[in-house]
Amino acid sequence: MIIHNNEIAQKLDEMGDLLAIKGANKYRIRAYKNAARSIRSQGRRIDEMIDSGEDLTQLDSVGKDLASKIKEIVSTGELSDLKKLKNQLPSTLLNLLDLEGLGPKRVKRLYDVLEIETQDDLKKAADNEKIREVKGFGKKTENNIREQLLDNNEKDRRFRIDKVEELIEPFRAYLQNIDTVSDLVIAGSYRRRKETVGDIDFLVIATDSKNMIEAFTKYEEVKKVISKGNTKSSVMLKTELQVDLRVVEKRSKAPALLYFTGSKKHNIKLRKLGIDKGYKINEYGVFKDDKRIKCETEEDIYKLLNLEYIEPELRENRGEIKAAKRNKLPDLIENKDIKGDLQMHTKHSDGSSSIKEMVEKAIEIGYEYIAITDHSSYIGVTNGLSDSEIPSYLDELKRVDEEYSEINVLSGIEVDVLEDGKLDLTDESLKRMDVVIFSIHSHFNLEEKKQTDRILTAMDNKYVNIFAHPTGRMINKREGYKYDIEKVVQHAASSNIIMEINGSPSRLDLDDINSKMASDNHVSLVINTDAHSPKELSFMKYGISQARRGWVQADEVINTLNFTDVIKKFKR
DNA sequence: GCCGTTTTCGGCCCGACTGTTTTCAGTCG
Repeated sequence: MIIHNNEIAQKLDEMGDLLAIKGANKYRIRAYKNAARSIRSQGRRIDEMIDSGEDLTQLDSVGKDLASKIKEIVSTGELSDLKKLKNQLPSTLLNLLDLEGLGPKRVKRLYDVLEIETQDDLKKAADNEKIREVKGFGKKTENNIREQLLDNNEKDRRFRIDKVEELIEPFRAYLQNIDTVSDLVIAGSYRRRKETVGDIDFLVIATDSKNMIEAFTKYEEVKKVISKGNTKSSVMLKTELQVDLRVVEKRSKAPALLYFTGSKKHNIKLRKLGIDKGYKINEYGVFKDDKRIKCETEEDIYKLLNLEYIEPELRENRGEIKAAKRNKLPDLIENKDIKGDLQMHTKHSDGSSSIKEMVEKAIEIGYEYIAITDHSSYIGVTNGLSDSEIPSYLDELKRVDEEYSEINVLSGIEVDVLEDGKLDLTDESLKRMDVVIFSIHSHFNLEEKKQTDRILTAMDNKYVNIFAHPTGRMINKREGYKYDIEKVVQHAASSNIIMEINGSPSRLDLDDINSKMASDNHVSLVINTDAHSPKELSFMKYGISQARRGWVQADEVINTLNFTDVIKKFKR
């Protein structure tokens, strides 16, 4: 049975939440949550692991019991224990947990005392001032619940990394200007360079935390102060972005940075390691028998735990601690490794600028080469190139390449894959290109097997080189199309197809997990911007971040090669 | 329910803030 990792994880998550409401042992609950998380971060498909007879207990946080439950989900699509729980408790209670301030204990109490099962029930009870009468609740909690239910539409939103950068810069500048601030860092998932962030975590080293907090909450863009203590505060901005502030003294900078960068799971692992060695680690420092151990940098703390330094992008508890113990961490790719950009568009299709304008910007960045890769014509909206237009397109590219001695301009195309896996241009046209990118922009909803075959067919065209934005997902907009990506990755490895990490912040595709999976399968990668204007050539940094999160090293990425070596990669 | 260079039991990270209480449970990160 075809079932995706996310669906398995979802069931385990529900199981954990319902057990929590029921009041089960908290470590049992945590076990379900941990397993769900572990499955979500697998590059491999669990159903295929089962098909090939692999032992699921080799996965992190999955033991004998959960392995058999996962097998049950994969073979039947259901989990009988979850069904049983849902007979005892309405599953709509899970929606109540989404509200801030409502955890399992309170949800259970509302259910027991007021028979509240749904958000509608909750709304009615709040309007009738019934909630304040329940033990453990009061007027404030009731009001908070009512307000949240009123503007529920903005809930659960995560912001794209590029949007957040824009939104947060003025706030950062404002805080930086306060004179008691000696240092300010944005920690959290922002520092880990996740593709989206739920909130911003400011870590500030300041001499006067009270004043600092005061200034923080008085910032003009603040819509609501969520909490305000002596060292910690949270606010909601008018843009609906939540921002947390934590103030610590200078000697706590490294442990605080480590702690607030997360991820939570990574931290928990570190603290456990610490305990094994007799250390207590918290955001204020590292302690042995209540005595502070001097740690000035994050490196110092990792070293104390006998670990290699772990870059923020890797701190997701996906095996980085084990690797650090054995000095087996990857030597992550960096911005400076990139020597060219191999996907961009011009006025010849849906780009905003001329070839020359793109070239000049690329020279300014310092690239050794670029490829211009306008669309083929299948998708009408991109106003792309048909076979008859290819000769003049190539002529212009040639002229521009000769005009600029500072850079090599490769001729390229982003050709559409048709429904049956054939390509939108003739081999005659493709043959004339230095580099051929193929990608999918239509028929997203084919049945999984058909979609897989379609891609494999396209890969077998002997003129194609790069599979662009391979899953087609758009961040916060749509999921990728469904196909057997492992099979495609393996085929790419055996047939010298390069897979793209698309740096456009709306795509970031391959994502971190699939990048790692491709890298583990020894597929060559390329990091491109897919720029549609000169400005968008700056998207490279997002692609690099995503690659770093996927444990990718420079030597796996073809556009770190110099010009003479990179063109060899396009011969098939 | 998971996990183990203290492995088959006995642990399971740690602290801040809020609202409701009157010393703390619940929630959050």
